[in-house]
Amino acid sequence: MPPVPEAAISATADEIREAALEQFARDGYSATSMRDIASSVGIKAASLYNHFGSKEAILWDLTLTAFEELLRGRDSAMAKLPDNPSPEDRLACFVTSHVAFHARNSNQALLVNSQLAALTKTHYRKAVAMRAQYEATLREVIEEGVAKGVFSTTDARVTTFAILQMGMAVSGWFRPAGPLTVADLCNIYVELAAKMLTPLPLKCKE
Amino acid sequence: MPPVPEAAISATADEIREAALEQFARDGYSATSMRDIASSVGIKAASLYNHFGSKEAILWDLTLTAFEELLRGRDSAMAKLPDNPSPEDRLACFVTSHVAFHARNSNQALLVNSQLAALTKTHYRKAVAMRAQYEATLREVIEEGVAKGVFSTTDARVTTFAILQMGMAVSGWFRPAGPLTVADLCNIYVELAAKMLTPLPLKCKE
DNA sequence: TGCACAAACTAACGAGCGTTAGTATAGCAG
DNA sequence: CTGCTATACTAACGCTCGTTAGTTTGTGCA
Repeated sequence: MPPVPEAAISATADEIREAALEQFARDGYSATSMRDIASSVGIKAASLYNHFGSKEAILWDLTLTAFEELLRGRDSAMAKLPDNPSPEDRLACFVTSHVAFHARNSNQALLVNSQLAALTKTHYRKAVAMRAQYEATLREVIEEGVAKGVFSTTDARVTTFAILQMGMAVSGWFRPAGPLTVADLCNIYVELAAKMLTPLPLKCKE
Repeated sequence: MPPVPEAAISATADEIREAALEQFARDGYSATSMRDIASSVGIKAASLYNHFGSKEAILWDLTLTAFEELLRGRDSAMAKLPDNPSPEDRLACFVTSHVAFHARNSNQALLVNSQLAALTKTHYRKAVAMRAQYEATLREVIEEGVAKGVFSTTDARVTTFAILQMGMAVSGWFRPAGPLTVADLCNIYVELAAKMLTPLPLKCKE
């Protein structure tokens, strides 16, 4: 009996990851069987266990990678900001990285946003903690802007959710072959987010 | 053998609907078994077939009802507007009914927004058509406002998605026992949507 | 009182599930 | 050439799934 690998690294393991990610994102974890995944890779279900210890281990591997890439994208984008960036710049930076991730990695985004409930309790808690840490970044940006008087909002928490969620939804409908580039898309969402936080009064004329 | 009912109307059928709606929304259609639903109601799985022809028939019954209530909510809200309402009023009216539905009927909202893929092809197409009709309402409001010059947007389609989606997300986190009433929540989202569509320039001072 | 019918039950079906055991095979290190 | 390791296979396990058949039970009407 081969030992159960903790984190499989091989060409086959990567094919399994790719096939499982697509099917978990499209059909859901519990509607996808080990036999489905195996046949996408061209092997039998039992052979999956040479690479992953269980079905949930595949989901957790994919979930962890997705969160790492999401957080890394945020970090590398925010690191490029100048010293003492304005809240407006920090907001634009976060929203751009947020929307770009959800546009470019739609399967990872769908996984992270709708399949966490299938994880074991331990893994689920870790995933929720990573998500909370990610969401807190935007909330801090918004609260800093409010404190400095450049943003205005009736409810910072709700506005945070609203901006996060409108970006997440991109993973559900955006297609690279469509009329918009990822850069176009990011600019649209940056503008929408900025307007949501603009201080009143909004109109100058009349 | 009892006849297979097309649309079951009885106290037990309603208990089945309630239990199935909750579990489909929370755990997903394919992670919920007929035995799970039956035991919530206090009967055996086989007895469910006295009320519904199949598992998918339960899902379709719930989906249809949810869409009907969503569309009815929109219609009755829009009907209360005065003659020749302004685009701002129509926007506020739609967003209020949208957010109120997703706050008050979170299970129905979750069902409609994430379990359509489990329907048969025929039912799925009907559901998507109802959703498209619903979404078109907001898009028309936005486009009318843009045409009249009271709204401004870089991309009406994306802005429509953004407003719809930030409201849908309410079903995932809002709890009536929390700090906000449904009316508070609606007002916050109406303000956010209005700001998203406000014509530039946004700032008066400086 | 007896009949009818709705709605519950038990039992079981064939299929598919995640998973394990045991085996075959190919490539590489000694 | 030999043996080890990685990775595939076949076969099967115990279990759960949606669903059906046939039976029992209780209620309300003739």
